[in-house]
Amino acid sequence: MRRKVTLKQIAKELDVSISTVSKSLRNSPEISEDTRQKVQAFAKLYNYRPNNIALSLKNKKTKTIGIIIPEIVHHFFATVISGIEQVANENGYNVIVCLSDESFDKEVINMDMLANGSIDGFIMSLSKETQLKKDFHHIEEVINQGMPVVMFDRVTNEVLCDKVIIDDQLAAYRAVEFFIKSGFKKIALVTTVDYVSVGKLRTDGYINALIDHDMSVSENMIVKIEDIENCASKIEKLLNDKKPDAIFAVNELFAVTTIKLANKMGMKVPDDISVIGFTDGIISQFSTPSISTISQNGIKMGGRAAKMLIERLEMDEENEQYTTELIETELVLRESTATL
Amino acid sequence: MRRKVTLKQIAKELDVSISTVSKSLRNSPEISEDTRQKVQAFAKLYNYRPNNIALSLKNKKTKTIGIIIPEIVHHFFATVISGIEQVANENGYNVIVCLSDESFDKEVINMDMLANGSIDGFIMSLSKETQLKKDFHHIEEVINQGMPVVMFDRVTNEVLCDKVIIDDQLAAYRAVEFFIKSGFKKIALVTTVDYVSVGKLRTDGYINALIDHDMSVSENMIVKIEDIENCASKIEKLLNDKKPDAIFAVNELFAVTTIKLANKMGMKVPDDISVIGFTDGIISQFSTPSISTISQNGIKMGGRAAKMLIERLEMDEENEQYTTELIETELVLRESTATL
DNA sequence: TTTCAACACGCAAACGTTTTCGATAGAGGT
DNA sequence: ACCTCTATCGAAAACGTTTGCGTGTTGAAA
Repeated sequence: MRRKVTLKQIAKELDVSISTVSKSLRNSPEISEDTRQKVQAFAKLYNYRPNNIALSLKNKKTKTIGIIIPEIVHHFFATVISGIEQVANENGYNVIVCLSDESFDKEVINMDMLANGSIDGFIMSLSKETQLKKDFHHIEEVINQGMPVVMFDRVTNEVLCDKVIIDDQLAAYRAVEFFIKSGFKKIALVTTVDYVSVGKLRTDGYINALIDHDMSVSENMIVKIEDIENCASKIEKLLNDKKPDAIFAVNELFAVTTIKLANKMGMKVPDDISVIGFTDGIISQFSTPSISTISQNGIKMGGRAAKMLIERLEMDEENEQYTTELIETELVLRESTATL
Repeated sequence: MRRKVTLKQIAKELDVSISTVSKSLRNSPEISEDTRQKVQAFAKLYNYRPNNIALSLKNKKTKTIGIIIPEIVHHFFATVISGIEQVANENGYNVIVCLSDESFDKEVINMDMLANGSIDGFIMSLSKETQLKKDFHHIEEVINQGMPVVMFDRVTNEVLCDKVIIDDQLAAYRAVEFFIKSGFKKIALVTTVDYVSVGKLRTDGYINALIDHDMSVSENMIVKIEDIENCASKIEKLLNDKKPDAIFAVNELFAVTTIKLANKMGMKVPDDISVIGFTDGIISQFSTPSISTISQNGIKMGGRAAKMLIERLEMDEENEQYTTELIETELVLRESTATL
C-alpha cells in the first residue's frame, strides 16, 4: 500500500527544500528548468496531489458548499441538490449534504457542525419545525460570522440573505384561474397547515383567484392537512359533502391521494372531477391518470442558488445587498384535467 | 460582523499561552481551577468552536464520508443516501455527495477530487459507463492509498472491497416463481442490457426460475431495453405478438411503462396481465393500479454500508478481510398482480 | 581583482489545533 | 542553605501547503 506522498517526502527524496518542490510544481520562474523538470517528473511518478485540507487551512476556503434540507427522499429536493451539484462542480466546489428530518434541533446541530470551518457557505430550505417555531438564531449566527447563506423554497422574511423561490401565490392563482376560465364552479383546495410557508402562499393564491373572479370562498371547500398518514377521512368528507368539480392540491402527494380516494368513491378523474397538483415529480408523470401540475424546476432552482452563493463567495468586497430571485413556474396539463 | 474566534485570540486577550487555552477547554488537570474557569467563560462568551479543518489536518481524519452515485433524482439512491446520512450522523460523520451522471469520466474526476484528503472513505455505486468499460483503476488507486471503499448495489467482482448488495438473482427468482406457482404460463421479462450488473443478475434469476420449473425460456419473451425514451415499440411488440399473461420488469420504470402501454392497447392490469416490478419506489406505491414489486430497502442498505465503512475506519489494525453483506428483499403484493 | 546583478534555492511564517516536554516557582523537608 | 517535589504554565513540534524574503553562488562587467 502506497500512502499519499507529500511535498516533504518529495523534498527529502530529491534532496531539495519543500519550497523548491512547491514552486517547481507551480512552475515558478524562480526555479531552474532543470530542477523543475526533475521535481515534476518525480511528482507525476508518485501521483502527487496537494492535500486539500492543508490548502483549506491555508487559504481559509474549503471550496465546499453545505446543503441543509428537510429530507432527501423527495423528488423536488433531490432535483434541487442535483442542480446545486452541477453548478458547484463546474466551479470547483463540492457539496456536503445534511438532513434536518423536518426537525429544528437537527437543523441547528447540522449547521453548527458545518459552520466550524468545514464549508464556505450554506444553501438551505427550512424544516417544518423551524417554520413553526420561527426561531432563526442559528441562521443569523452563521450569517453574523460572515458565512453567506442562500435559502430556497421554504424561506422566511425574518432573516436577511439571498433567496431563490418560485412565486407560489401567483402559480396557485394561475392554476385556479385556469379552472375558473375552464368553467368549473365548485373549486376545492387541499392544502397544508398554515405554518408551512409555501402552503400558506399557495392557499392565498387560491383565495385571491376566487375573489378576483367574484366567486365565493368557503372554508368548507378547503381541507388543511397536517399529517398525510391519516388525512383520508377529511378528503372523503370534502368529496362527499361538497361534490367539487375541480380540486387544486398544493403538492403531488395530496393530488394523487385525492385522486385515489375519488376513484374509490366511484368518481372518475377527470370526467367527474378535475385535479391540478403542485410540483412536477415522478408521481404526477407516472400515475394513471397522469396529473396536471404546476411545474417548479428544481434543477434550475438549485442551480440559481448555487450561482448566487458562489458569486457572493468569490466577490472581494462584502455586499450587504441581498436579492430574492424568482424561478418561473409552468402549468403542465395532463390527463387529470377535463376541458368542459 | 463577529468573525469566528480562535485559540490564539483568546490567548492574547487573556494574556496566557495558546496551550493553556487549549488545555483549559479540554479540562486538563494541568491547569488551575482558576484559569480554567476564566478561559471557559471567555470561550463560551465568544462562542468558541474548534476549527474543523485544523483538526482534520492534525488528526489526519476528516470525519467525512464521500458518496459517489450515478444520480440523485432517483428514489432508490435517495433512500440509500438517507440511510448513510443517518448512520454517519450518529457517529459524528458528515457526508459529501458527488454525482457521476452515469459517466465514467465524472466518476473518476469526482473520486480524484475527494481522494486528496477531503474524506476518510468512499461509499459508491458504479456508473453504467464504468460497468460497460470495466475500468476500475480509479477505485483501486484510492484503495491502494489506504482509503477504504464500500460499494453498494452496482458492484463489481473485479475490485476487492466491502460490498453491500441484495441477492438480485434470488429476488428475481422468487418473483418469477410466484408467477409460476400462481399458475401463469406465459411469463415475459422486461430487462436492461446485460452490462448493467443488477439487470443481468435479475435476468439470470428469471431464466433459472423458468428452467427449474421445467418451463421453456424463449428469447422472444425477453425484451432488453437500452434507452427508456424509445422502448415503446419493443414492448408493444412483445405484448402483441406473444400475449404474455405475466410480466416481470427489472425496475419500476419499466413496470409502469409496460402497464401504461398495455392499457393503451386495451389490456387490463391485472385482469388480462399481471406485472411485478423491482424497487419499491414512489411509482409503485402511487400509480394506478399500484404495482407489486420486489422491495429493496435503500435505507437499510445505506445504513449497512455506512456502518461497514465506519467500522473499518475506526479499526486500528488494517484488515484485508473484505465482506459482502446481503440485504433481504421482500415481495410486496399490490394491485398489479392477479391470483388466478 | 573587485563589484554587482542575476539566478537558484532555502528559511520561516502562517493557517488553527493538540500534545509532549520542559521550565519556573514556591512549598516543604532535612 | 540546599534539595526535591508539585503545581502551573509556556515553547515548540506536527499536520501539509504557499510565499515573501534572505542568501549564497556564479558569471560578467569594470
